Parts: sequence; C-alpha cells; structure tokens
Amino acid sequence: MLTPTPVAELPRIKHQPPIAAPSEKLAQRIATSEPEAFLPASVPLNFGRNAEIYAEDETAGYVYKLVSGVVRISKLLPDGRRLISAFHLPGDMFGFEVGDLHHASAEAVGSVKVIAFKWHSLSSATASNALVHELLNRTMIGLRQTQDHLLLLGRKNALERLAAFLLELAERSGQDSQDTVLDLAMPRHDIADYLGLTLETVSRMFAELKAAGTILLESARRVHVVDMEKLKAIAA
Amino acid sequence: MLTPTPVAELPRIKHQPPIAAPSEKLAQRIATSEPEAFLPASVPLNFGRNAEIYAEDETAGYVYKLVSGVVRISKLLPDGRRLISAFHLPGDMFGFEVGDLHHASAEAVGSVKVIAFKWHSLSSATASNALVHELLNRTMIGLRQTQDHLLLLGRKNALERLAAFLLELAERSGQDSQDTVLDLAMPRHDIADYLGLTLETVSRMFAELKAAGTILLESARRVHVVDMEKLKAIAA
DNA sequence: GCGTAACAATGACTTAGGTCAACGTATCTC
DNA sequence: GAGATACGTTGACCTAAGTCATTGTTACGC
Repeated sequence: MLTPTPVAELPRIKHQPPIAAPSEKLAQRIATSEPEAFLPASVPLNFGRNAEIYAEDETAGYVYKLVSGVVRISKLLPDGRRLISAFHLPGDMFGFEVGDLHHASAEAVGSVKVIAFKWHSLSSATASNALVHELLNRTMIGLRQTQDHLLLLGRKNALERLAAFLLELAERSGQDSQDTVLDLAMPRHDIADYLGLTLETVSRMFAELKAAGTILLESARRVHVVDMEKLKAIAA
Repeated sequence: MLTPTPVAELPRIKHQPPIAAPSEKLAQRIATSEPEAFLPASVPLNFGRNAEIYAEDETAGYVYKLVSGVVRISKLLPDGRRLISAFHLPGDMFGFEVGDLHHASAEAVGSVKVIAFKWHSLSSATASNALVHELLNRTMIGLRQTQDHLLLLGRKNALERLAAFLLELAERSGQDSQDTVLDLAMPRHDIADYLGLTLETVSRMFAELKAAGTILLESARRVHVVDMEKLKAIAA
C-alpha cells in the first residue's frame, strides 16, 4: 500500500493564490469586479503553477473554460493518497457539479488562463435548452473517458498504463501519427497519480519504453513517439 | 498481472438469450412486436442469469429502466481481462450513449426485468427539455460515482475496496445503520472484477472482515454488517 | 436422493510494483 | 556562477496481491 507523504512535512499541493490577484479568494475577486461581468458573467483569470482553482467540497459558483495551460482534477484520501481523475487541455470546460459543492479539486499544472462563468445550479430552470444539451454532451463524453480510465486502473499493468497515457496525449494533441513529439506539462508525480502508480514506477516504465525503441526521451518532459504502432499494441 | 482465463476454455459470459424469447435478437423482437409499442415505445423484457442485454460496440437503439434484479456493465480487454464499471439496481436507467454504439456491455446478474425505451440519438432535437434535464442529472450523478470509483481502483488496498463495496450496497439498499443485512446478487468473481481484484483476494478480504468482527457471513451471499462504524473507518 | 456444476475458501508460492535511499540534472535566484 | 530547490533516475529490497492447486459447499436437474 502506498504510504503518503505526511502533509505537514511536504505538502503536495501548495495553496498558492492565483498570480493575477495574490491575496484574494476567487469568489471575492469576481464579486468585487465590475458589475457588467455578471451577466453574461465571464471573467478571465490567470493562475500560476500549482495554484488551486477550486477545492474539494468548496461551493461551486463558477464553471471554467480552459484557454491555455493544463489543469488537473484530483481527489485526496484522508491520509493524503491522491488520484488525478483528469487532465484538462485548452478548450475543455470543467467545474460543473450535480449538487452545489465541488466534488474534486482543480489546480493549475503550469501557468493557466481560464474564463470563469457564473454557475447557476442546474436545478434552476433558467438554463437554456441549448446549454443543457451542450452540457449533457460534454458530461457523457467525460463519463465515457472516465469509464475507460476505470479499465486502465482496474486491469492494466504499469507499462500498459503509461503507453495508454502517452497515446491519449498524442490523440488529444491532434497528431497520433509516426514521430509525434509530446511536451509533457506535468511532472512524473502527477502522471503517477493519474495512472495509479508511484513516480518511480512511471520513471522505470519510461525507461522500458525507451529501451524497447518505442519512444525517445529528448528530455524528461519531451517525448518522441518513434513507433506509434508498437505504442498502441502495448496500450492494449 | 492478471492472466485471463482463455475464452475458448471457459467463457466468462455466456451469450444466453433473454428467457422471454429464446432465439431472437433484441432489436428484432422489439421491431416485430405490436405497433403501439413504438410511441411511446416502451417494451417490458425479461432476462435470465448471465444473459446479455446489449454488447459493447453494438448499435445503441434502446435505453433501459431496471425494474427488478441486478445488471452489470462491463468492458473487456482484447485478452479477456474484464472490469465491471457499475452494478445497476432497480430504478436505475442505463444504455444511453454519446455516439450510436454501446461503449460497454450490459448483462443480467440474476433474473432481470427491464423496460426498454426506443432511443433516438441525442443529436435529434426531438428530445424534450425535461428529458434532457433528467438525463443530464442522471449522467452527472453517474460521473461522480465513477470518479469515486477511480479513487478506489487507483489508490485503495484490497480490504478498503471490499469495505467500500459493502458500504455502497448498504447505502443504496436504503439502510446503512447497525446490523444491516446485505443479500449479494453477484458471485465473488463479479465483485472481484468490480474492485479490480481476483476472486481469491475478495474471498480472503471477506474472511478478514469476518475475523475482525466487522461483518458476519450467514452464507457466502448473505452478509450481516455487525459494526457499521468500523466498516466505514476501513473504507477510508 | 444422487450426480453434477457452479461457487467459495484456503494454503503454498511467485511476482509486479511499492518503498527506501542514493545520486543526477536542470532551472532559478541572488 | 554558486547554491538551492525541484525534478528525475536507478538500484536493492520488501510486500500486497496474484497464481496455482486442492478441497469444501451449495443448489439444481434427473
């Protein structure tokens, strides 16, 4: 079993405030911004590395559209074990919930730009038909991806998991052809918490893919996919 | 890594036809039933133990409302490893998809009664506002549960997984108080494939919970929760 | 009520991946 | 450009859970 790093000694997640407004809470910041921001109520925001966009169990007042950077959605066990349920890329929306609390936390992996929209809980009949349709579509796609990830966490081995992760990145970044170059926005630790592994195992699996001639590591964060077919075969 | 049982030797899932109409495909059966069944198009159906309600990658023509029994939703890896992503209980709806194919298969765990509704792909604007709202709500709840299950599969140990499973059943069956009695509809193998374990480990964890005085096994399928608080504490 | 088949429990042993520790490397600040 | 800090790699070792095998239990069909 994983022994988590005690939070007191080395907190995994620093509660860095957004770089745009160093000492204010998000809700306050939006509430005190110009009145015309309320309807349609869209506010552009910037966050620095590891900054918290929202926390688990926090009241869900906004939904976010990611403009640039990468966002991780994660949940913690009481003892500090963490699982990242998704990485969001530019264009993705996140932060809408069933109840009125966020069910997971969202943090900036690197520098991040988002647009925040005021979120009227779904129960309100104000939501337009088109919006609900759009939301349903996005939610169903999210559910399908999450179910695929269940299969990965429940039944795939470490090498298959990493191969599937690289494949996912390649597909989402548009190109999944031969000689794709991937720039990993996240450290090994985040990849490990997404794949249900430790960072050491992730590192060893990178080495294994490299040794098999499937990938080439230009640097730790820059991966050339040399043999896309082999990667797909491994990912199972 | 799990070595799957070769399908040729001992298929996990028998393609038993529904008991109501032994030798017909579902779509055919509905298509050839009385015309008035088409609008609103609801058809009651019965399935026997392990009968397939729909298969992965099959065209999604119907959504189902479970009347009685338990249904498992599962996905297979090419080599036969299986993960059950959800168990459905009476009242649950399942079978709606983003595209026009089912993304996982659905099978009856025991005897099952469902009502099948004709499913016009979401893209059709015919869907009523209320229906879409309802569907969005159910899908978002499903997504939340699936994300919780990710945390279980990615970061919990075997004992925590089984405790969380029993707790989930207790909560969904209405009673999660002291001395709850749970009737497990599914065999150890299905529990294992839901929890990302093997059936042997599931069996050992049942023995461990029993030895700790947390549960009492009246029979393999009938569990008394003797100490609900302890169970909750273990589930993490 | 007997035979069969599915399901469950348990022991002996193996192994994939976790843990612990040491060492490298890159980037940033002052 | 020295020092500090975060990040990454690698090796030695350990353990939780998987594998294999045997035996027990339950329930159903004839």
